[in-house]
Amino acid sequence: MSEIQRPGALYQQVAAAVREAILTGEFAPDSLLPSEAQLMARYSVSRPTVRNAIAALRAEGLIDVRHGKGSFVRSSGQPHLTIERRISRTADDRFVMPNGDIWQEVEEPSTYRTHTTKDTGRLLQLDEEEALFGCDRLLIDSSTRTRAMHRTLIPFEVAEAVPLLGKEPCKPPAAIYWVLTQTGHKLSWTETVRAHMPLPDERATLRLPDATPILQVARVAHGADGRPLFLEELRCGADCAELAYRITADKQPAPRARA
Amino acid sequence: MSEIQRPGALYQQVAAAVREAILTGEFAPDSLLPSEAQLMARYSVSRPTVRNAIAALRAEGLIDVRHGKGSFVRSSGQPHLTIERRISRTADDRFVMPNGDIWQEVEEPSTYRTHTTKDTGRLLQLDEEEALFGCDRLLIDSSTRTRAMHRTLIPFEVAEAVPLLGKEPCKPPAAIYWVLTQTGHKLSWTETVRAHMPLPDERATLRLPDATPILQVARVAHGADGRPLFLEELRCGADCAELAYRITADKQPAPRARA
DNA sequence: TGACGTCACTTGTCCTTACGAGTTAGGACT
DNA sequence: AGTCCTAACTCGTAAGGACAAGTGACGTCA
Repeated sequence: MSEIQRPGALYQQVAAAVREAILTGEFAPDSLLPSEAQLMARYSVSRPTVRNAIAALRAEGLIDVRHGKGSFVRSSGQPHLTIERRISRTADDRFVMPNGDIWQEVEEPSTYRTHTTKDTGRLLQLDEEEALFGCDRLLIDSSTRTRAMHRTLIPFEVAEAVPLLGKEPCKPPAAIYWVLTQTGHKLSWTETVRAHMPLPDERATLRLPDATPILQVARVAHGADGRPLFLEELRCGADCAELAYRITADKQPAPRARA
Repeated sequence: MSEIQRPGALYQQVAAAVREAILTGEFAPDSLLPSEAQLMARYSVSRPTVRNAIAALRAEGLIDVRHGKGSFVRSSGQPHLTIERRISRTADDRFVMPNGDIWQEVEEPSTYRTHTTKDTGRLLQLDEEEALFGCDRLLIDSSTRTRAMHRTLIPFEVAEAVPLLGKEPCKPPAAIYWVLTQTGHKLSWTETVRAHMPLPDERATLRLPDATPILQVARVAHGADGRPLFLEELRCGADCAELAYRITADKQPAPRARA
């Protein structure tokens, strides 16, 4: 570590120096970084500059800062929880996922009525402002304490067409799958995976650290005719969970020539 | 908008006010937010406080700030690009993904030798420090200009066992699949999806805006005996890409009672 | 008319100062 | 010895000032 001066801003130089020290292992994971005062002295800069550099490293998810204690190198271990998404097999999953099934509800599910947004409308192939039943659950994985938000959205139209559903459409997803298959639907589904930064309320309920994206998977169940029947959405912190898809080959077509 | 005072810090109050204005649509997407000076006057706070509030909104991905111009509400549209991951069918994908196949290389692939890390070792079921061939490509989707980083990792052991591979193991993935199936392997694979914040170099090569996570999918191809043969990894910005898995039901087992 | 330069606006960087608030260890008092 | 309190560290918040650097519009000059 020395007074490198290549890149642009001062705080970026400080950030770059500390970042490199972290990535090369000079500062081990979980270890305590120099305090702001020490960094000020080390690089002969003011406190705002140091704090600016530290803010950059926080935004990159490299460090965690604890009030009154100091900055710590984040132990960027792999996610503790692998959520297995079952393919080519339907709903004997107990709750949300097949995953040996560790999810537990930590609160009463909250049910409500809402409308399609641009987002959910696209997935459900509906126009905007179509009426939906909604049901939100807060889940927790009992072994890793990982939290997840689960949401079910059912169009009014579908709920009305399926008597067992209409009265109480906010059953657990497995029950919805069951009702639908019992009423003669042959289901297939599509899963769409996305990631985004959490809003403050999502950060709070999922207990996410700084600079932690949300991994979001939306499962849309389709009937035999291809029409979407309902939407099931799971959101959890990308720091502690990953999704796994197991895919079996059936046929082996010849590839096109070059590639 | 008024001088609300509920939550904790001043800058958080300002951030909360602006955030709410954005989420309720008071500030439309792509519209220009009040300047720092205007916010200072509006809430009677100093410039550092305003900048702190703005920094919070940037970290949430709600706004984009352009030097000399101002802050703009980010148009949080859905991703432009849906990357379809094919299931239960093997490698006639032209390049990386089946997706109609728009990826083009924008640079020469760079090949190198490396070793397993804790991460890749876990996926390839190898110890740490096992020798690997590596090949990195920078891809671009010709219609949406979406960029993606692609990496192939092949254990020395595998490359040596497959003559066609040994000489030049850094072929395009489709070619690797082809070679492996030609030499009698019956492949299946596992895809693991994760998200994380980019490091500065990743941000630069993918041209990512602020507060944009990277969506990362690792595909591990297994032989008939279940042993991992090689690893293919794709990383792209979560702002403009999503992953889609299409899943067809085959049997409909009865669910367990309650759920 | 066209090109250029200036100016007023924006955000970016950097400094100084001050105090509040969480944490921890050690010393003083009981 | 045990308890409590203080002091010294940590980071968090807030204010002030100053100048640099992008941007765009307007006005001047050729």
